[in-house]
Amino acid sequence: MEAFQLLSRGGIKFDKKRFKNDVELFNGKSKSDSGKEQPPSTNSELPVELDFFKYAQGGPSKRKGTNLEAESPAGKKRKFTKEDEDSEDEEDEAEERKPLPQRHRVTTKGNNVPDHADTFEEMRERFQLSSHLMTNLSKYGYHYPTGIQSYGIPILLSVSSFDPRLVNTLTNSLQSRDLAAISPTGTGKTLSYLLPMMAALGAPSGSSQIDSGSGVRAVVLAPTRELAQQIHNECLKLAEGRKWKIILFSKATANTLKDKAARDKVDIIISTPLRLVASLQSGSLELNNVRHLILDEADRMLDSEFHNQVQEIAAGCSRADIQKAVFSATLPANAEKIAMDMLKDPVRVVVGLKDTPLPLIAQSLTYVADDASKLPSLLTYFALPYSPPVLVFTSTQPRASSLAEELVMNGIPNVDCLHAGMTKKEREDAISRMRKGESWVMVSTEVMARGMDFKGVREVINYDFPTSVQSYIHRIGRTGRAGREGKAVTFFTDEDGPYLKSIANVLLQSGSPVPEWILKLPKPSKMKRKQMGKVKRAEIVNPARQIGKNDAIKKREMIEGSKRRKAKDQAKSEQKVLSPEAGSNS
DNA sequence: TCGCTTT
Repeated sequence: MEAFQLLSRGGIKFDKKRFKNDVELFNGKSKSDSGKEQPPSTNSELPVELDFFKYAQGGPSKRKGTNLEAESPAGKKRKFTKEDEDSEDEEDEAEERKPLPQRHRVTTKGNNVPDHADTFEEMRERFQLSSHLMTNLSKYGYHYPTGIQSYGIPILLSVSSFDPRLVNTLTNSLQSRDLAAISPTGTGKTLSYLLPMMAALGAPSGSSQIDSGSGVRAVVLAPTRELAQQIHNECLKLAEGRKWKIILFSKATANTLKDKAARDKVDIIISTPLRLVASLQSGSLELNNVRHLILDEADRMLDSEFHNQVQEIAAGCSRADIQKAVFSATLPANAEKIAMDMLKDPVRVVVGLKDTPLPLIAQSLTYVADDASKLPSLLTYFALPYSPPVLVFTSTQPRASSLAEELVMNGIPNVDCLHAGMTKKEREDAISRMRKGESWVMVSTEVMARGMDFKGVREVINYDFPTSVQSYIHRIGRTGRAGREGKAVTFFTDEDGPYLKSIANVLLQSGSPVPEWILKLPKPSKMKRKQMGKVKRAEIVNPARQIGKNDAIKKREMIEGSKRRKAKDQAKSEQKVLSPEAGSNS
């Protein structure tokens, strides 16, 4: 009952309120953008995310009470061009007009980097964007480009002319620029590749205005079904009003393309890699007409499990003038090397500091001793006021299922679960409830960590400690999107010692406080980490409550119970994790 | 590291 009262503040009303907040933030930012001097209070409250609007030439014209005056576009451009060229080590006059101490700098690297564009209108003029695309942009609220959009879209719509070998004489066109784009979570990367892709394709296949060749013309790859579906939805928005054929690739849609004539009408395929590889190998899909290949969540797509599949797809794209682009919020050095080797004469764009989350996500670390203490801690958390929907991450599928069950049994309302062990339909239903705001607590695995954009998510809880800095950044990046504020809580136990310091450094870098003692922790030796990795976590079961469970749960509990005991024994045999003798090699 | 994702 109490929980219900707490939660009744959330739900449907919530979205409206949030949206209003967003509009206010948006206006606030626009004012500060065009004004020369800002009251400090306004500045400090401005989410850095909105700082992207520095690229906009004016304020939002439709919104009342907004200051429309702006600096001359030329003046702005000069300053930022200068910053582009000398990005790594200098701050000059551009710094002076920065309203925030920590702003998102954009750094670019590459040959003949195309100029960025401050507005969508400027992009329209430079690249003849169709009025159809412009209409859909404004219809869906894309009024001002974010940093990655300002830079990425012009790059993807530009041609490489410095190297004559890249000129494709057959198609009488120049090679479009390849791009590696790194921009924080929730900063509009999807539009950064979809818009230029559709602009470059020009019109749906078969249209008399263009030479569409025969076969699919663009492919977007994403690591999960859910993300592919979300990208598909975005793409449909941009396509609205014309007869684009945009396919979210699945077994079912693949079957509808058995006939080559049907395939020839396809403009864009959005898919997970393995699904596409399956069709390639069965000969029911050709990629020889693909002109644009996009890897979203590129570092994930290039890690060991996906790499071969992606390479096979890339190899199947046989057009010499294919444009490739990779996007991610994180790109560790090894993944970047692989990415750069795939790309031809690439431009590299980095927005903000690489591998640093948005400062508008308030992050904290919560010590919870051991695994058994986690559930009580989480229940305590939910006994206090919170802002649904909350996203809770666990390390394994069984833990996600069992934690969700425990929360339900403990009376937490509207708990949902999502992991890749569930059926396609179960997953789709869970996403649908989440989108409708019916889920207040969503327990999930790493499958939800990347790319998913639930605008209402204000709180993320890492119930199980993330096993990499990248995982941490992506998980907490489910909140704090598009300029909203967010909160991220990370539970850690003694077992998590080996990774604690690296995550703590991420908090520190992005402006969240960290207890001094954590920062003083020595960096554990490799051997120690190896040992820690062997500790298996059991399913989450509350031994105090045994009544009212169905047989399936009981059965699984018996199985998992023995696993749990084993894990416990093993854990006992481990040395104390945080002991200083672990040795420092930092 | 591992488990996570992909049919």
